[in-house]
Amino acid sequence: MIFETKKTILINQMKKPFVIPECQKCMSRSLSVFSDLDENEIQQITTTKGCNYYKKGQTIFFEGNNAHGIYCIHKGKIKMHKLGLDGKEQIIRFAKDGDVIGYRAMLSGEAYSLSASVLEDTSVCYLPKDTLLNLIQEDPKFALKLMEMTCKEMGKASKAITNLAQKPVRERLAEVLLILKETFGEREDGSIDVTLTREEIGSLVGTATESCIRLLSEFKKDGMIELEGKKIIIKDVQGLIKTGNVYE
Amino acid sequence: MIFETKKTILINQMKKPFVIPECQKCMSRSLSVFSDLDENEIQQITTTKGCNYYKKGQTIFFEGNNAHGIYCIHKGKIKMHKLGLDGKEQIIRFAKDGDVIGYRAMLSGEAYSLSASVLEDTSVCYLPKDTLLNLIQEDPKFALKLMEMTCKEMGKASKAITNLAQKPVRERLAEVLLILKETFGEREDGSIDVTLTREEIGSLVGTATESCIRLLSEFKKDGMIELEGKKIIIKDVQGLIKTGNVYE
DNA sequence: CGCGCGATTGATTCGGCTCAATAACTGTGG
DNA sequence: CCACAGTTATTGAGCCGAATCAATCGCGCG
Repeated sequence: MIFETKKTILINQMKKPFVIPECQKCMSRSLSVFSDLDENEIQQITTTKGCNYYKKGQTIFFEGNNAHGIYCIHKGKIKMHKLGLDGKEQIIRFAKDGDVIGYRAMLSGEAYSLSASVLEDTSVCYLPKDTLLNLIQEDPKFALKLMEMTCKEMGKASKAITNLAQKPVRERLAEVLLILKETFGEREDGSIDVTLTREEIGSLVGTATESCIRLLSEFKKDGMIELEGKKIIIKDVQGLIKTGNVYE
Repeated sequence: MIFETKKTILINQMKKPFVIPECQKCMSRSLSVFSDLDENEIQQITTTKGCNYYKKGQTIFFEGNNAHGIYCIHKGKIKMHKLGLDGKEQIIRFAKDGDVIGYRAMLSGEAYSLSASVLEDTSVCYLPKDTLLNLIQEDPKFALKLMEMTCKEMGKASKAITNLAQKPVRERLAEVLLILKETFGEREDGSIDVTLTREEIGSLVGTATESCIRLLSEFKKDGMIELEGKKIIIKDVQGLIKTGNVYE
């Protein structure tokens, strides 16, 4: 009864109906590392998981805290970021529908190395450590899938390190725009389907906000992109590939 | 008999006695992800593994090739690196006694994202894919340990990205020196127990060779390090921590 | 409608890269 | 064991990409 009350308050706060997603029917799951689980395992998750709804700007977990489970994004967009010196934010990567976050800390036994903040209202399921460990122990296929995911991330990280160390800002920005499009897709009007401040784009690229702004205008002048407020429309993929020196 | 012959040739080429290391007695194993395997599992490895001896400068595997197994360093030092544009080398990390390399590609199903080259003569065991997958499937503890290792690497990668994006070269170099000491330890004379060219140090730091050289002389002038050819002796850890802005 | 943050643009500075010239060192073959 | 060739290290000069600082503008929101 008390729980029921809390739930209602929660819903009122959000001014939105919030229905706890069911794993069985969850479309996001089919995209995720959980896609191959059997009925039984899904049931295990369903009965132990928690759910939450975060509004834009809220943080799901903070760098430095201890992990006791993992999060599966039901619907939404998240930035994974880290504090550099002077408290400057460094964005490392993003997560969206079907992605799992927080597993690195859980599996390494370390504290979170990144914070996870919500870019737009997002619903997230929470899976406690025990359930996850159990799945890994019982289902080697799942374990392998988890490893596959982690190892792919590692590959991207090596690439990012090389780019940061060797590519000039202009090239990195061009590549970041392509990656954003690849990651989030496009809206109907052709704009990249994510809303970021110039500061956030700068952080992603690893450059000052002003430099980022200047280069974006240049790209616009060169006809490679269009800008409408925070909307970015990519007009010339080939041009960006070229200025970004992207070969793969 | 044929095998015996090959082995002899191998030994002659190397002008050194090369005894295939036995996992059972391998000291490196106790440091490695294989430390908790049981007798039976060790036997499985022993009967399926191959071994090899690489001389300084040789490459164990190349970025872009397909992986069919993993490598366990018996004794030696290895740099994991990647080609940036213009063929410029980017060193991502190192591996030494007891470390396992090549698992990322194998577990992700992707090609090697890095090359592995030998910094000093190194003996390496090779474990075929099937054996590894078998271990993972049969021994969840091992799977977890493998994940733990991978996830710790991920944490380091995020840190590296943040440093590259935000710290100036001077700070990064100071930190790299501390990391080298941490990773390889010191020789009797107090020098860091690894031999790198200035170019390699520059690559690690993400800077031009000349900048690296200049800063090293500055550090020397400031009494934080001593230089003797390729030997680097750290005299003032606190000083390096400070100039490197290292807090952990 | 006004406040305040985010975006933009300009001016200036400077860290770090490139290019160039030596010097020191390493390994190799005679 | 020595001389030579090819690296690797060092140092200097000059340039340029990108950061910082400063000022203004625009807009989303209360």
